[in-house]
Amino acid sequence: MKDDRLIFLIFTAQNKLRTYLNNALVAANVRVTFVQAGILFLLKQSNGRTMSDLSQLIGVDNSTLTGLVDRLEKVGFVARQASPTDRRSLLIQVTPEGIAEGDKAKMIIKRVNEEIKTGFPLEEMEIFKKILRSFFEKFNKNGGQQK
Amino acid sequence: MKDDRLIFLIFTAQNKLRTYLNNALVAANVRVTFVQAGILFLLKQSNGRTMSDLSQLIGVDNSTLTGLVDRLEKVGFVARQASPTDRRSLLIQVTPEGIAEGDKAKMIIKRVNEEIKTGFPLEEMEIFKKILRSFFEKFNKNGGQQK
DNA sequence: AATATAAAGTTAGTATGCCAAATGTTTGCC
DNA sequence: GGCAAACATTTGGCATACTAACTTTATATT
Repeated sequence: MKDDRLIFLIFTAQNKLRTYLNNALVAANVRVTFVQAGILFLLKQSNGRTMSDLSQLIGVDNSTLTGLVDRLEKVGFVARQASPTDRRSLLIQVTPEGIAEGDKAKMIIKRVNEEIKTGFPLEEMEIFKKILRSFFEKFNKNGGQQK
Repeated sequence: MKDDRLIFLIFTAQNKLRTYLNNALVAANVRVTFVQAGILFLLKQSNGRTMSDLSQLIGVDNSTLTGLVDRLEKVGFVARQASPTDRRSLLIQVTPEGIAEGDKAKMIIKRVNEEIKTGFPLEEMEIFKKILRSFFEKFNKNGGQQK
């Protein structure tokens, strides 16, 4: 238990998880990745969100979201629509196919989510989540030092 | 505490950490990223490892390592050397500059590693690590289902 | 020895991600 | 009203990552 390479552990664990999950999605004939599925969920919940809303909600840079939406749009799961109230904004609409694909993805994602928890008591998972959540305050932008 | 989106939490927490860390490295004028630094550490510890050894040790695919070593080689921190015993293999040599840069990186990485732990008792961090380590068995290749 | 199989690396293709810079639009301020 | 600042989105450049396919070399099998 002496190994102190926490960052390395987090990185490699996440790599394993991501690969496993995306392979599971492919194996289930789901045509979206985990991150793309997140966008579909958000739009199912409330259609017509802006690019900025979406990027904040899934926690990626705006420029990253551009590519994600590009790929979803190319396969017909979402569409960009001009906002009637703000000509800078785009409202992203999910299509029926997009909702269906998101539902398919959700089943796999739920299963993997459960797999993470198996073998650990609730209290331990709460600690796990608490520590991860602390990253949002600790590591919010800015490379360390002061503000 | 009802939020069950564990995967999402892991992904976004890791994103924050990675961005923060790499920004911290840039701010300290370190010319390698966190992942690249890992390679330099391994070579300082034991110079002349093969590509395959390195990719296993840092936990990435061989093809990913090719690019990592390309970039390190381009700036002169490592060099590829033909293996005298196996003509398929390359022995990666770290240069003095590479070792120096790795040392610079290590300071920053250590600091961020400590930042992760601040605010949590040892037992909680052990639980955190234990759960992350479980990913290596649970999510080792293969998209779910059986073997 | 001849062939089949396995292993080491690379390449090409795709998907996240970030940052910095650019464009167009909206808002705030005087 | 006019101009500066802020905002929304995209583009381009870079760094990880993976899979699949390919080349070269080594090992195993018959």
